[in-house]
Amino acid sequence: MSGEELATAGHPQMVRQRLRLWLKLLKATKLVEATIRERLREEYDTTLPRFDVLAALYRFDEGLKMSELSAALRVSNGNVTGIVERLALDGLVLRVPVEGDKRATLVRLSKKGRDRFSVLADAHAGWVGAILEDLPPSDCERMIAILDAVGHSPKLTGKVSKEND
Amino acid sequence: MSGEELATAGHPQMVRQRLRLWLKLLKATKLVEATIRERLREEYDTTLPRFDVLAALYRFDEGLKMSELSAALRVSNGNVTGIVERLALDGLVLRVPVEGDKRATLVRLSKKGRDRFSVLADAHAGWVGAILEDLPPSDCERMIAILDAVGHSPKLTGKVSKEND
DNA sequence: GCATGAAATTTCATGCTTGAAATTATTGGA
DNA sequence: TCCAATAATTTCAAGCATGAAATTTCATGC
Repeated sequence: MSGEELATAGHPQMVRQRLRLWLKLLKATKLVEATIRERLREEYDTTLPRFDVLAALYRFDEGLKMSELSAALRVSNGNVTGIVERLALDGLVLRVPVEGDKRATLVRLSKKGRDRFSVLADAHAGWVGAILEDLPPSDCERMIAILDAVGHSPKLTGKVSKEND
Repeated sequence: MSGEELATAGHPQMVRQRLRLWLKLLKATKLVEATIRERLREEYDTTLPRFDVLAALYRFDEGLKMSELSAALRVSNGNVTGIVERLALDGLVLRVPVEGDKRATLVRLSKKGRDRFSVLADAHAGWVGAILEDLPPSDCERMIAILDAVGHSPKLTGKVSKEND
């Protein structure tokens, strides 16, 4: 397996084009992300990681275990610990013990958290809709299809990629 | 200007599609980025921010001032201070005083830094080429064009976006 | 000359992120 | 039973990232 990426070195202009695409992809994504982070901060005094946690929990009324949450967000366990800690201080999430397993904790949205998230989610959707306003639906669709293919590439960090998106 | 993003709320399915695209874009980008970070760490014991700084400096033999560097990378001044500090400890960059302005510092690659970066850049290009291996050149080209349009959207954080990419 | 405002940079507090180590609890054999 | 492996989580140190405040230097008008 080692050195396998050099196999494509025989097509230098293709590699160059893909590199160009990657750099543009990264740049565009970071630009949009920075915009969203800034608005979350300025208009709602919150952050993207907190929003992500709320979004994940919003889909599960019963709540999620810490490990399920970190798996859903694809971040480390330790990371989620801190974010949930801060959300709990704000009263947006609740940590309830799991019946019959003293190790685990279930995290779920409080009423306040649910209300808060629905406001944030609306704003977020509006921002994204506006940022991508000039993108023709056909381009949008095309890009979604291409990205699906990229996401399912087997070259990414061993196996990966369930069918959920 | 306020509430302008709600103007598109009249096309809910378009907003939904754009939101879908954004989530996929973010997911795919993060996946590729995570792969690159992991390999930089495991195979070269370095990080993406360090790589980015080296890459920026590589294009300027004369070096860049700290402020030029942070502008080029679109990150804060304070951020660059720390990264350059660590690169200097590794002997990869040099900080030289600017003739006639005791406030400013010029940062440039050392010989070691230049050699190091050319190795890293090759590996990086190989990884990206391999990850996007299955992407047909036509899709690649199409996507580059679409992303250019997105990047030039006026809705992104006030003005923005020089012609460089 | 000299004060005052602007410019270049660093420092700082806060938060996010990781991977590794530590902690506590559960489980399944010997 | 009990003990070793596993599982769920937290803690920790390091680094990255930000925006705000502080520092030093420069430039300009008076």
